[in-house]
Amino acid sequence: MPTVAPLPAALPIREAAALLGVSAHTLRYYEREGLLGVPRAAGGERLYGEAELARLRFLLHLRGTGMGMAGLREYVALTEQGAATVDARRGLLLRHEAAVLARLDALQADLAAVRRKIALYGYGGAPLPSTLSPATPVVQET
Amino acid sequence: MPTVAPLPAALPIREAAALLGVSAHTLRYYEREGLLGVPRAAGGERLYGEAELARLRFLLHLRGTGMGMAGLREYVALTEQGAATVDARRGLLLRHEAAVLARLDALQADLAAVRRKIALYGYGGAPLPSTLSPATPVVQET
DNA sequence: GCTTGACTTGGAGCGCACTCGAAGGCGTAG
DNA sequence: CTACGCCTTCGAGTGCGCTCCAAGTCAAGC
Repeated sequence: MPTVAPLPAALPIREAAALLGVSAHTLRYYEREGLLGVPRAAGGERLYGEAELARLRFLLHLRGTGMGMAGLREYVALTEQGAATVDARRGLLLRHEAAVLARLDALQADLAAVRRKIALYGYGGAPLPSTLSPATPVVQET
Repeated sequence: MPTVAPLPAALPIREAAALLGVSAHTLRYYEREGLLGVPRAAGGERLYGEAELARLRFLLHLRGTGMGMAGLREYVALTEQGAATVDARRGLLLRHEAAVLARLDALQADLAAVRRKIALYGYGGAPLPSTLSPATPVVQET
């Protein structure tokens, strides 16, 4: 048996991008912004291994929850300082979680308002005669 | 009894902005974008009455759920065409609701990933000895 | 050798939703 | 009359997160 190359071989940028659901442009941009270093092949092409993919996956979760590039940079900087910053990272993520929950609440409230309007417009095309309509007089609702 | 001026007197832009939680700049911007017409006082100052405030409140709910200016303009255009467009408006809002639900799902998934990382970092500073840890070998998690 | 295609770099451009600045008008207080 | 403060308009500027372009390099196929 020859020496085995394990399954998780490194991916070129286009495949990594497809796997992660972003554009190759975006991956290069993240690297330029200092979010990670990507190993290169002989010719200089980026090679995304499991470590890079794992970091990107998590960073994309952070982006998906609305963390900005500055936040990502801060998180990454802590990570690169090693185990000593675990508490700081947990704090950072906990603060972010709180912010996300707040946004989530606001979103639910806004969504509820949209749904009320949809209900007002009626469910079947008819104006909803609504037996025992409220005491509200003729309010023009649009 | 003299003729009564009802409570909901019209508000100047600064008070309307404060009430709605946006800047006066933003209110002027929305008007320029064709989202509403605002009545003026003799000197030309905008006066926000209940009708304008109600429309803005709803438009801000739409913005809050991620609808863009183009969507708002489309919705407003339908509204101004009167009752004949109720179906179209309901359809617009239903499509938007679906988009919001999708974003909400994605957000929950991203949030879950963040929470898993927080849990990984431990709840008290200690590395969570975790009796009967899973079969995962020594994986370096950051 | 030549073409093709995917990669590299640095830097410029874009779309969105505001956000601000400049210049001027109006109304009230002193 | 002057000063103040808030209002007006028009147009330009900002910050974010990409997104794209031009020019060049490299490996593989014909």
